[in-house]
Amino acid sequence: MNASMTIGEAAAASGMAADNIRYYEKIGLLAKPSRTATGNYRTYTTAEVQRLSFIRRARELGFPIEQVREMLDLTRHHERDCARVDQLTHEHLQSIDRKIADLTALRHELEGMLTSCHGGTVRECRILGAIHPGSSN
Amino acid sequence: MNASMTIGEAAAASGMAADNIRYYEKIGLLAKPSRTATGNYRTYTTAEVQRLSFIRRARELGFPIEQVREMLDLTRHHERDCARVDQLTHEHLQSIDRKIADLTALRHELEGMLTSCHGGTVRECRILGAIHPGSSN
DNA sequence: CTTGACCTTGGAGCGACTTCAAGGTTTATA
DNA sequence: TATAAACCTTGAAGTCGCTCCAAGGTCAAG
Repeated sequence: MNASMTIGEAAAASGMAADNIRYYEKIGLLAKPSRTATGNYRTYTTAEVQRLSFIRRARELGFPIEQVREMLDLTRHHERDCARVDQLTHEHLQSIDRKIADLTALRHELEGMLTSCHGGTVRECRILGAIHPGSSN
Repeated sequence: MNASMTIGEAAAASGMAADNIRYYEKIGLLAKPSRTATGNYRTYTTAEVQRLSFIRRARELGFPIEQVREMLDLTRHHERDCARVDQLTHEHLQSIDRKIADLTALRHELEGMLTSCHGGTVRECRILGAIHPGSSN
Protein backbone atom coordinates (compact mmCIF):
# COMPACT_ATOMS: atom_id res chain seq x y z
CA MET A 1 0.00 0.00 0.00
CA ASN A 2 1.93 3.01 1.31
CA ALA A 3 -0.48 5.21 -0.55
CA SER A 4 0.90 8.48 -1.86
CA MET A 5 -1.32 11.43 -1.11
CA THR A 6 -1.54 15.01 -2.22
CA ILE A 7 -1.31 17.73 0.41
CA GLY A 8 -5.10 18.03 0.47
CA GLU A 9 -5.53 14.32 1.15
CA ALA A 10 -2.82 14.39 3.81
CA ALA A 11 -4.57 17.36 5.37
CA ALA A 12 -7.88 15.49 5.47
CA ALA A 13 -6.20 12.35 6.85
CA SER A 14 -4.32 14.18 9.58
CA GLY A 15 -6.96 16.74 10.45
CA MET A 16 -4.59 19.59 9.72
CA ALA A 17 -5.09 22.37 7.17
CA ALA A 18 -2.99 22.14 4.00
CA ASP A 19 -1.69 25.66 4.55
CA ASN A 20 -0.58 24.56 7.95
CA ILE A 21 1.36 21.63 6.56
CA ARG A 22 3.20 23.97 4.20
CA TYR A 23 3.87 26.27 7.15
CA TYR A 24 5.37 23.45 9.21
CA GLU A 25 7.54 22.50 6.28
CA LYS A 26 8.71 26.10 5.93
CA ILE A 27 9.78 26.38 9.56
CA GLY A 28 11.60 23.06 9.33
CA LEU A 29 9.31 21.05 11.57
CA LEU A 30 8.65 18.71 8.65
CA ALA A 31 11.14 17.42 6.10
CA LYS A 32 10.52 18.43 2.51
CA PRO A 33 8.34 15.74 0.93
CA SER A 34 8.94 14.30 -2.52
CA ARG A 35 7.11 15.83 -5.45
CA THR A 36 5.27 14.58 -8.49
CA ALA A 37 7.27 14.73 -11.72
CA THR A 38 4.57 16.42 -13.76
CA GLY A 39 2.97 19.04 -11.57
CA ASN A 40 5.54 19.50 -8.79
CA TYR A 41 2.86 18.55 -6.25
CA ARG A 42 3.94 17.49 -2.76
CA THR A 43 3.29 13.81 -2.03
CA TYR A 44 2.91 12.29 1.41
CA THR A 45 3.33 8.72 2.64
CA THR A 46 1.33 7.21 5.48
CA ALA A 47 4.39 7.59 7.72
CA GLU A 48 4.44 11.31 7.00
CA VAL A 49 0.73 11.55 7.73
CA GLN A 50 1.36 9.88 11.09
CA ARG A 51 3.93 12.54 11.82
CA LEU A 52 1.37 15.17 10.91
CA SER A 53 -1.16 13.60 13.25
CA PHE A 54 1.42 13.54 16.03
CA ILE A 55 2.09 17.23 15.55
CA ARG A 56 -1.58 18.11 15.45
CA ARG A 57 -2.24 16.16 18.61
CA ALA A 58 0.70 17.68 20.48
CA ARG A 59 -0.41 21.16 19.41
CA GLU A 60 -3.95 20.42 20.55
CA LEU A 61 -2.44 19.56 23.91
CA GLY A 62 -0.90 23.01 23.85
CA PHE A 63 2.75 22.06 23.48
CA PRO A 64 4.66 24.93 21.83
CA ILE A 65 6.18 24.25 18.43
CA GLU A 66 9.72 24.05 19.80
CA GLN A 67 8.71 21.38 22.30
CA VAL A 68 6.94 19.47 19.54
CA ARG A 69 10.13 19.69 17.52
CA GLU A 70 12.08 18.19 20.40
CA MET A 71 9.57 15.39 20.89
CA LEU A 72 9.69 14.56 17.19
CA ASP A 73 13.46 14.32 17.47
CA LEU A 74 13.09 12.02 20.48
CA THR A 75 10.76 9.68 18.64
CA ARG A 76 13.58 9.07 16.19
CA HIS A 77 15.87 7.80 18.96
CA HIS A 78 13.97 4.93 20.51
CA GLU A 79 16.73 3.89 22.84
CA ARG A 80 16.93 7.21 24.67
CA ASP A 81 15.54 7.77 28.12
CA CYS A 82 12.03 9.16 28.14
CA ALA A 83 12.77 11.39 31.14
CA ARG A 84 13.05 14.38 28.84
CA VAL A 85 9.52 13.83 27.55
CA ASP A 86 8.33 13.57 31.12
CA GLN A 87 10.08 16.82 31.95
CA LEU A 88 8.60 18.68 28.98
CA THR A 89 5.16 17.46 29.95
CA HIS A 90 5.68 18.53 33.55
CA GLU A 91 6.75 22.01 32.51
CA HIS A 92 3.83 22.30 30.17
CA LEU A 93 1.44 21.17 32.90
CA GLN A 94 2.84 23.83 35.22
CA SER A 95 2.41 26.57 32.67
CA ILE A 96 -1.18 25.46 32.15
CA ASP A 97 -1.75 25.58 35.90
CA ARG A 98 -0.43 29.13 35.99
CA LYS A 99 -2.75 30.12 33.17
CA ILE A 100 -5.73 28.53 34.90
CA ALA A 101 -4.87 30.36 38.13
CA ASP A 102 -4.57 33.67 36.31
CA LEU A 103 -7.84 33.21 34.47
CA THR A 104 -9.62 32.10 37.63
CA ALA A 105 -8.50 35.24 39.43
CA LEU A 106 -9.73 37.34 36.51
CA ARG A 107 -12.98 35.44 36.50
CA HIS A 108 -13.63 36.28 40.14
CA GLU A 109 -12.86 39.91 39.60
CA LEU A 110 -15.14 40.19 36.58
CA GLU A 111 -17.91 38.33 38.35
CA GLY A 112 -17.68 40.70 41.30
CA MET A 113 -17.93 43.63 38.93
CA LEU A 114 -20.97 42.13 37.23
CA THR A 115 -22.87 41.48 40.44
CA SER A 116 -22.17 45.00 41.67
CA CYS A 117 -23.65 46.49 38.49
CA HIS A 118 -27.31 47.45 38.87
CA GLY A 119 -27.86 49.17 35.55
CA GLY A 120 -28.35 52.88 35.20
CA THR A 121 -26.27 55.26 33.20
CA VAL A 122 -22.63 55.01 32.30
CA ARG A 123 -21.97 57.71 34.89
CA GLU A 124 -23.17 55.38 37.64
CA CYS A 125 -21.71 52.20 36.18
CA ARG A 126 -19.99 50.11 38.81
CA ILE A 127 -18.06 48.15 36.23
CA LEU A 128 -16.43 51.20 34.71
CA GLY A 129 -15.95 52.49 38.23
CA ALA A 130 -14.10 49.33 39.14
CA ILE A 131 -11.84 49.65 36.13
CA HIS A 132 -11.33 53.38 36.45
CA PRO A 133 -8.57 54.56 38.76
CA GLY A 134 -9.37 56.88 41.62
CA SER A 135 -12.49 58.24 40.03
CA SER A 136 -16.19 57.55 40.50
CA ASN A 137 -16.76 59.01 37.07
CA MET B 1 -1.79 71.61 39.18
CA ASN B 2 -2.54 69.55 36.05
CA ALA B 3 1.12 68.72 35.79
CA SER B 4 2.47 68.13 32.30
CA MET B 5 4.52 64.97 32.04
CA THR B 6 6.86 63.44 29.52
CA ILE B 7 6.03 60.02 28.13
CA GLY B 8 8.41 58.39 30.60
CA GLU B 9 6.72 60.06 33.55
CA ALA B 10 3.28 59.17 32.21
CA ALA B 11 4.49 55.59 31.78
CA ALA B 12 5.70 55.45 35.37
CA ALA B 13 2.47 57.05 36.64
CA SER B 14 0.19 54.72 34.72
CA GLY B 15 2.23 51.56 35.02
CA MET B 16 2.42 51.20 31.27
CA ALA B 17 5.58 51.06 29.15
CA ALA B 18 6.37 54.15 27.09
CA ASP B 19 6.59 52.04 23.91
CA ASN B 20 3.14 50.82 24.70
CA ILE B 21 1.73 54.33 25.01
CA ARG B 22 3.16 55.18 21.61
CA TYR B 23 1.67 51.98 20.25
CA TYR B 24 -1.80 52.85 21.58
CA GLU B 25 -1.48 56.26 20.02
CA LYS B 26 -0.50 54.71 16.70
CA ILE B 27 -3.54 52.43 16.59
CA GLY B 28 -5.81 55.33 17.51
CA LEU B 29 -6.75 54.15 20.98
CA LEU B 30 -5.30 57.39 22.35
CA ALA B 31 -5.59 60.88 20.90
CA LYS B 32 -2.36 62.51 19.84
CA PRO B 33 -1.03 64.45 22.81
CA SER B 34 0.38 67.93 22.59
CA ARG B 35 4.11 68.37 22.15
CA THR B 36 6.81 70.57 23.59
CA ALA B 37 7.86 73.45 21.34
CA THR B 38 11.57 72.81 21.63
CA GLY B 39 12.11 69.09 21.47
CA ASN B 40 8.83 67.82 20.00
CA TYR B 41 8.35 65.67 23.11
CA ARG B 42 4.89 64.31 23.88
CA THR B 43 3.31 65.83 26.99
CA TYR B 44 0.58 64.24 29.06
CA THR B 45 -1.95 65.74 31.46
CA THR B 46 -3.25 63.95 34.55
CA ALA B 47 -6.51 63.30 32.66
CA GLU B 48 -4.57 61.52 29.95
CA VAL B 49 -2.70 59.51 32.54
CA GLN B 50 -6.04 58.44 34.02
CA ARG B 51 -7.04 57.24 30.58
CA LEU B 52 -3.79 55.28 30.37
CA SER B 53 -4.46 53.70 33.74
CA PHE B 54 -7.97 52.76 32.63
CA ILE B 55 -6.56 51.06 29.55
CA ARG B 56 -3.90 49.23 31.50
CA ARG B 57 -6.42 47.98 34.00
CA ALA B 58 -8.89 46.84 31.35
CA ARG B 59 -6.09 45.04 29.51
CA GLU B 60 -4.99 43.39 32.74
CA LEU B 61 -8.54 42.15 33.06
CA GLY B 62 -8.08 40.63 29.61
CA PHE B 63 -10.44 42.83 27.61
CA PRO B 64 -9.36 42.91 23.95
CA ILE B 65 -8.26 46.27 22.58
CA GLU B 66 -11.44 46.76 20.56
CA GLN B 67 -13.58 46.30 23.66
CA VAL B 68 -11.37 48.73 25.56
CA ARG B 69 -11.86 51.19 22.73
CA GLU B 70 -15.61 50.83 23.05
CA MET B 71 -15.52 51.28 26.82
CA LEU B 72 -13.41 54.41 26.44
CA ASP B 73 -16.01 55.77 24.04
CA LEU B 74 -18.75 54.97 26.56
CA THR B 75 -16.98 56.82 29.34
CA ARG B 76 -17.29 59.94 27.21
CA HIS B 77 -21.09 59.65 27.17
CA HIS B 78 -22.10 59.65 30.79
CA GLU B 79 -25.82 59.69 30.14
CA ARG B 80 -25.86 56.45 28.16
CA ASP B 81 -27.16 53.19 29.56
CA CYS B 82 -24.43 51.04 31.04
CA ALA B 83 -26.06 47.86 29.71
CA ARG B 84 -23.48 47.71 26.95
CA VAL B 85 -20.65 47.64 29.48
CA ASP B 86 -22.46 44.88 31.30
CA GLN B 87 -22.81 42.94 28.05
CA LEU B 88 -19.15 43.33 27.13
CA THR B 89 -18.17 42.12 30.57
CA HIS B 90 -20.52 39.15 30.32
CA GLU B 91 -19.11 38.14 26.97
CA HIS B 92 -15.60 38.48 28.26
CA LEU B 93 -16.45 36.40 31.30
CA GLN B 94 -17.87 33.69 29.07
CA SER B 95 -14.78 33.59 26.90
CA ILE B 96 -12.66 33.27 30.04
CA ASP B 97 -14.85 30.41 31.21
CA ARG B 98 -14.35 28.66 27.90
CA LYS B 99 -10.60 29.08 28.18
CA ILE B 100 -10.58 27.74 31.73
CA ALA B 101 -12.65 24.74 30.66
CA ASP B 102 -10.31 24.03 27.74
CA LEU B 103 -7.22 24.33 29.90
CA THR B 104 -8.74 22.16 32.63
CA ALA B 105 -9.48 19.42 30.10
CA LEU B 106 -5.91 19.67 28.84
CA ARG B 107 -4.64 19.57 32.39
CA HIS B 108 -6.43 16.30 33.09
CA GLU B 109 -5.17 14.74 29.92
CA LEU B 110 -1.57 15.74 30.58
CA GLU B 111 -1.80 14.58 34.18
CA GLY B 112 -3.08 11.20 33.07
CA MET B 113 -0.19 10.92 30.66
CA LEU B 114 2.29 11.79 33.37
CA THR B 115 0.98 9.25 35.89
CA SER B 116 1.02 6.51 33.25
CA CYS B 117 4.67 7.18 32.49
CA HIS B 118 7.01 4.88 34.38
CA GLY B 119 10.30 5.88 32.80
CA GLY B 120 12.26 3.64 30.49
CA THR B 121 13.24 4.38 26.94
CA VAL B 122 11.52 6.58 24.43
CA ARG B 123 10.32 3.42 22.72
CA GLU B 124 8.28 2.49 25.77
CA CYS B 125 7.20 6.03 26.64
CA ARG B 126 3.55 6.22 27.54
CA ILE B 127 3.41 9.93 26.99
CA LEU B 128 4.61 9.74 23.41
CA GLY B 129 2.34 6.73 22.98
CA ALA B 130 -0.61 8.82 24.12
CA ILE B 131 0.22 11.52 21.63
CA HIS B 132 1.07 9.20 18.77
CA PRO B 133 -1.79 8.01 16.61
CA GLY B 134 -2.39 4.31 16.19
CA SER B 135 1.15 3.34 16.99
CA SER B 136 2.75 1.94 20.13
CA ASN B 137 6.07 3.16 18.86
C1' DC C 1 31.67 70.43 27.77
C1' DT C 2 30.86 65.96 28.20
C1' DT C 3 28.26 62.20 29.86
C1' DG C 4 24.26 59.86 30.36
C1' DA C 5 19.43 59.65 30.51
C1' DC C 6 15.80 60.81 28.19
C1' DC C 7 13.06 61.57 23.79
C1' DT C 8 12.03 60.98 18.44
C1' DT C 9 10.86 57.96 14.21
C1' DG C 10 10.30 53.93 11.46
C1' DG C 11 10.69 49.23 11.10
C1' DA C 12 11.48 44.45 12.37
C1' DG C 13 10.43 40.43 15.37
C1' DC C 14 7.51 37.35 18.30
C1' DG C 15 4.06 32.79 17.90
C1' DA C 16 1.39 30.22 15.14
C1' DC C 17 -0.98 30.52 11.96
C1' DT C 18 -4.39 32.49 8.10
C1' DT C 19 -5.45 34.65 3.96
C1' DC C 20 -4.48 36.42 -0.46
C1' DA C 21 -3.07 36.93 -5.30
C1' DA C 22 -1.73 35.13 -9.44
C1' DG C 23 -0.75 31.56 -11.63
C1' DG C 24 -0.15 26.09 -13.12
C1' DT C 25 -2.38 21.18 -13.17
C1' DT C 26 -5.69 17.74 -13.00
C1' DT C 27 -10.17 15.82 -13.18
C1' DA C 28 -15.00 15.67 -14.18
C1' DT C 29 -18.45 16.85 -17.11
C1' DA C 30 -20.87 18.42 -21.46
C1' DT D 1 -12.46 17.67 -27.06
C1' DA D 2 -13.32 21.73 -24.71
C1' DT D 3 -13.93 23.78 -20.59
C1' DA D 4 -14.98 24.55 -15.98
C1' DA D 5 -14.24 23.32 -11.29
C1' DA D 6 -11.27 21.77 -8.01
C1' DC D 7 -7.00 21.15 -6.86
C1' DC D 8 -1.99 22.54 -6.48
C1' DT D 9 2.19 26.07 -6.56
C1' DT D 10 4.79 30.32 -4.63
C1' DG D 11 5.68 34.45 -1.97
C1' DA D 12 3.98 37.90 0.70
C1' DA D 13 1.00 40.23 3.81
C1' DG D 14 -2.29 40.26 7.72
C1' DT D 15 -3.63 38.81 12.54
C1' DC D 16 -2.96 40.37 17.94
C1' DG D 17 -0.63 43.07 21.17
C1' DC D 18 3.04 44.25 22.03
C1' DT D 19 8.51 44.46 22.40
C1' DC D 20 12.85 45.66 20.86
C1' DC D 21 16.11 47.96 17.92
C1' DA D 22 18.86 51.52 15.42
C1' DA D 23 20.04 56.00 14.49
C1' DG D 24 19.51 60.16 15.75
C1' DG D 25 17.88 64.68 18.59
C1' DT D 26 17.39 66.95 23.43
C1' DC D 27 18.16 67.96 28.08
C1' DA D 28 19.95 68.03 32.98
C1' DA D 29 23.88 67.12 36.05
C1' DG D 30 28.61 67.46 37.13
